[in-house]
Amino acid sequence: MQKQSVKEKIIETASRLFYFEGYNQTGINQIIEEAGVAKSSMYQSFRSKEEIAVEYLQRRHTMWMGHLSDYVSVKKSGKEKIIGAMAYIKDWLENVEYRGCGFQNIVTDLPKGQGSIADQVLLHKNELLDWVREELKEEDYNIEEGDILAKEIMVIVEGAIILSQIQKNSWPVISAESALRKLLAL
Amino acid sequence: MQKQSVKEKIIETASRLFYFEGYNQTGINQIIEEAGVAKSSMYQSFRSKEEIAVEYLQRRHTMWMGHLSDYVSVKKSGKEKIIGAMAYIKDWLENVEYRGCGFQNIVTDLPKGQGSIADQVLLHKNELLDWVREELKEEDYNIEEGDILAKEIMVIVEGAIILSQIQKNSWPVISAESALRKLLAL
Amino acid sequence: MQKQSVKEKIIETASRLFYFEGYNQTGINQIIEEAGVAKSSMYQSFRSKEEIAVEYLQRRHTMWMGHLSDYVSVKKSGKEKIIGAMAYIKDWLENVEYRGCGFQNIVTDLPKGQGSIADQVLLHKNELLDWVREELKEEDYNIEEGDILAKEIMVIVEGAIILSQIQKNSWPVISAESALRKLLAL
Amino acid sequence: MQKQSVKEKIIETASRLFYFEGYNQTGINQIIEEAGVAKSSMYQSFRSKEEIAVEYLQRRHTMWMGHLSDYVSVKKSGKEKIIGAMAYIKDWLENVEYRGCGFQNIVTDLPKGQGSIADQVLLHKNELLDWVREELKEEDYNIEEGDILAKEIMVIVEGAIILSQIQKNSWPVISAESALRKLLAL
DNA sequence: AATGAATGAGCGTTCATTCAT
DNA sequence: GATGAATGAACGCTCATTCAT
Repeated sequence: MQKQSVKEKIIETASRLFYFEGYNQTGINQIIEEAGVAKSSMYQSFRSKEEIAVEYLQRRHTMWMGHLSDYVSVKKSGKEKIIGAMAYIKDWLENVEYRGCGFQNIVTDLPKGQGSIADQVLLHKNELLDWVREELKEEDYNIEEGDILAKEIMVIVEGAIILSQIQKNSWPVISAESALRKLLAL
Repeated sequence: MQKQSVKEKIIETASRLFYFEGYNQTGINQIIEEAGVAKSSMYQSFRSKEEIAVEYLQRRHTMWMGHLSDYVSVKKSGKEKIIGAMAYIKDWLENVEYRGCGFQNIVTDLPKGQGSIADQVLLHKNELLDWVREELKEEDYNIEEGDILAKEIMVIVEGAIILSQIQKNSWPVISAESALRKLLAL
Repeated sequence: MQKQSVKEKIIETASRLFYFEGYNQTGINQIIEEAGVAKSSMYQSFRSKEEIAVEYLQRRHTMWMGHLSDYVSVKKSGKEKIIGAMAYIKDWLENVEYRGCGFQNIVTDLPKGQGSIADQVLLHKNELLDWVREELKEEDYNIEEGDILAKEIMVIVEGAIILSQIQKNSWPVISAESALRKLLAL
Repeated sequence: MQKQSVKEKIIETASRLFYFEGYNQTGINQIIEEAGVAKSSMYQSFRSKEEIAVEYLQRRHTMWMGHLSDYVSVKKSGKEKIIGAMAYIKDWLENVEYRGCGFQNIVTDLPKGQGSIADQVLLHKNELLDWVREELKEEDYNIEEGDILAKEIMVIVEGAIILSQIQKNSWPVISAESALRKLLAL
């Protein structure tokens, strides 16, 4: 393995800590210590903790969407891919001990003036909504119907994740899938 | 107006701050300052910040369930009450500028070892689930069907709230309602 | 000696350091260490470093004006008191190894947004100007003449102090006195 | 316009910042950023921040003395040139919003061990004193009288600048001029 | 002549909590 | 039941400087 740059070490460490410990629970000192980097080196790569968080979310977005896409790539139809997304979410949440959605988690208790983080969260959710919309385009819905349905699906997906986190259990994902089947007439 | 006890002053101030500013964003000092109470007096009524949060959530639960119940009391059927709940949520979220759910918000970025807060959140969501279940009992579902449906509804409700918060817009509640109408065959 | 309060310990230590080392050269850590006080204890007495500086200047003003007043109390006339002030300044500056005027020194390189310090400096200089004016009232000047003369004297006093500091020598105070004698026709 | 050398860019940027923001308020990072120069390039031209300050003061001295000389060049006699210097100072201070004397300002709150800066300040003031002495040589004073008078004038000049800075007003320069007229019997 | 990457030490401030009375 | 005084630890961030290339 190549020697990692400071930036890489920071973002990897911070990503793990932000996700698993929480943004507010993770201090700069902890990040640099675990990354094995001097504080000033860190501030040469990132202007603020907020900026680290933004990059963390950007990477998480790319990674998460990629994994989702891969996971459902074997599915044939749009509807099946959407249902398949629930299986992906179930697998994922069980693997991370129901730590929930990194985007939801960071946005709910944000220090004042860190709007760029909220922006990043919104971006992610909108791109996920777009993904759902795209999958539905393959099906027999007109544009308006597809849009309405996509939003309903997004609500269910988000609810499944946050409720699993609270319940520390996968049943909300199961329920989400059964609800989706009804909406998609599967 | 009666002279408020220290405890009362603390819990009211903390409740407002925890909800609108966030649990991690609210310091003990801010609470006692805005409540006009000495720090040691506060620690006589509450052993820790965590304990304040627990009481905040207990009260919020009682209040919120009460308001919901009142709001839908004019509705005749269980199904209509559930649909009415979405109107309640929409009103509420618009009034608080999409600050979201106090229970979701506190649980997503919790300091380690504050499990009693997570417990309280779970309690609230389970009682809400029970409420949905109760309303469905009035309808023509068998027990198993009702239980499955109630969980699906809960997922949708939770998703509507968190997604409205992220979007800073009510459309997820609208989408939730339309999804619910499909599930409830309304 | 009585046990000193935290506030007293802080203000005494800070006063010494601010004056002899400089405001920017003195860190909070140095203050608390030399005062033997916990950092948080300090921040219970003072909201900021700026606030400590303001109190330092207030006390310095009172002390300095008092010492001046005492020093020249043996002098009979206003003119003689003004001349006597120069002797006072000379003594003082030699005792502090030409560290100069605490008010001048702090105002020349002030962090942005610490206007209350600049205000305090202005206050001090205005009160010193008033003192000069009062002394001149005893003499045969009309109000306008007295006012003009008082300002001229202030300029000379300030110049004597800053130039002594730069020169690390008392000659500017001597020169100031000789200039004053000319202006006062002594 | 010629492409500026790193050294030139640094010294120009630093000069502006040191004077208008203050020496302690100006960080190395701010200098290199505003100068558009790499940090290591800067440290190739200057061994330390102190060294930049010394060069800043040297240039400021040359420039300031030159401007003064130009300003009063129309005056016929030494006495008139000295009086004219006050007009120069008044113009200058009003143009820089009473930022005061770069030499005074830097010397009053100097990090320990930066003696070369204090030396430079002393040099400047001594050369200014020499200038006054030279102007007085044209007049009917014997050497001793001229020396005494020159020092008195210096005190007044310095006092006018520092007091204008504190007052954020030109009256001390006006007062200085009227005092000078008395001393010079004008 | 110029650079990008890295550093240790320190900045001023706030955290939730405890103690003596 | 209530308080004022005090605390150790951590916060996010900036300082002037150096090193390898």
